[in-house]
Amino acid sequence: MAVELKGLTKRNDNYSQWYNELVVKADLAEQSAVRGCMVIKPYGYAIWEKMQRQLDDMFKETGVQNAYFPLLIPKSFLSREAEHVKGFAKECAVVTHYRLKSSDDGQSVVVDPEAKLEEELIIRPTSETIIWNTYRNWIHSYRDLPLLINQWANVFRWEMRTRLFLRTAEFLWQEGHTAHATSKEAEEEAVRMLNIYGEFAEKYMAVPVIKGVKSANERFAGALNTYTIEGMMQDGKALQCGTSHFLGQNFAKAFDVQFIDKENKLDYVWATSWGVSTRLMGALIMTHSDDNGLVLPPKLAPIQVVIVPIYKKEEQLQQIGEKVAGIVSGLKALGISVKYDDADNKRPGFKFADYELKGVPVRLVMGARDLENNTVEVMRRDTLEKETVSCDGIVDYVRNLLDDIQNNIYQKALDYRKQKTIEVNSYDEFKEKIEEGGFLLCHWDGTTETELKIKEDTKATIRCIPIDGDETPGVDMVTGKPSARRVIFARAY
RNA sequence: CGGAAAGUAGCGCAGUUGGUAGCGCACUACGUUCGGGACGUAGGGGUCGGGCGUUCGAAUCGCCUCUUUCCGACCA
Repeated sequence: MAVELKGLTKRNDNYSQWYNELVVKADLAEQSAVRGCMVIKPYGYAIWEKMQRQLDDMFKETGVQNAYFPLLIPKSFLSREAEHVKGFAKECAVVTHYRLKSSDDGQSVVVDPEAKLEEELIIRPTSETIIWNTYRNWIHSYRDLPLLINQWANVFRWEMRTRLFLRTAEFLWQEGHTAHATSKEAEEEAVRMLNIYGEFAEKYMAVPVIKGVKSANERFAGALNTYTIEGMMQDGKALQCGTSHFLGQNFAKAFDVQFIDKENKLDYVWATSWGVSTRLMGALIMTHSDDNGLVLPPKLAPIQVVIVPIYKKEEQLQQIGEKVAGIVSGLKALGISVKYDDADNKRPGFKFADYELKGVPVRLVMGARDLENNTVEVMRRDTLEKETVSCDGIVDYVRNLLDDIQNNIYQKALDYRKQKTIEVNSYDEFKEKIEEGGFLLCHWDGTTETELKIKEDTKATIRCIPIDGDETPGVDMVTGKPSARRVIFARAY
């Protein structure tokens, strides 16, 4: 399968080159004038909106509420939590002045040196600090807990290396920040959100993911425990699709957030944070796309069905339009988004290719011979198979087809992952197999030292310690020391 | 911040004994087409990243500079 990717490369066999080109052509996004940032175009944003809406509904079912916190964070906030500052300090954009003025020659504007801020502000790379600074005022008693807040926002990290969707300097995400009375409750919350992410990825994005725990080395800055969902892209590389962190009392202590418990004793609250970003769109693209462009899961496709008329004369178009109107209203009644593309400045062949590039799951074509026979040609994007179907019952047919496509692309991705997931027992075998991509299930002695050595030698990292994995003990493939269970190694984006 | 490459039309590129800038796509107009990315004709669009130098003459040669991309370290 990974070999097939070579067929996808239009200009050379660098996957990301192909991927960037495709993304641009499919009208999802482009690079902006600002280094490392992206412009998300309307079609791409429509996908993100569908993801947002679905996730938001899932969050709210667990009692989470949305709120919004400031973009700018006083520099001093970041240094309150030692590990956190270490993780983010190197990639913060800093606001130092609050005013510009005309230059002396009047030709441009310059920073007004008079307008220097007393304390610099940083553009949020994540909002733990400013949110926990606020929570201090919101939480006094166990009755105020749990506090379950989510924010949809942009964040900014001055990344050394950026890649469209996967690692842009600015990205959109949601970040949940919860506060709890007990450690156990907080840990459960982190797992609950992990499960929501897993369900979203598999049921809506049709991206199979492995739920697990990060090793200490890969843990979020300031967390005691980081949970992750890991997906496998078509080139065999791993992509972290979402994370959920158990933060312990670290942030509560850093921002002095205490509460009175039922026994009237003062204690620090327990915290979680969790997030997914526009990187999910990268995962969506890289999991399903093929040579012809995007393949979108019906549940997230902005246009689920496109109808293309084929005609020679105006009156023919009119006849087709009348016939199609019934199908359109039938599909819309089922909540299916339909586009009837009767634009006459593009030929049918162009439209076919264009909607395939955009990943529209189902295409209906109606022409003169269909009018005569009361039929319509149906094409499914995932397999590119065409079929001529009677117009009677076409609405139900399409509805079932959409479900079928949703299941099929998930199954296809799952089969691929199974095929590329192997158990490896020796380090020599590991070095050989890692070149082929995929997930390698290996025994590991649990030390950061061993993990770093493997990373140094092979560029592979521990993606996660799977929650539902094989619990059979063994010995570490590098050091020969005892290992409690197999973990997943892979090269990652 | 190390190592490599590239900056020429909106995009992708060509352009060597140095001679005054071109191709494909896209765009505009008209016409013919329309069951898998149509074609014809006519058009519009570039101070060749910037600066300095060599020369009668520089996209082309030299020096400086800026920017971007790719490979490392960092990362959702």
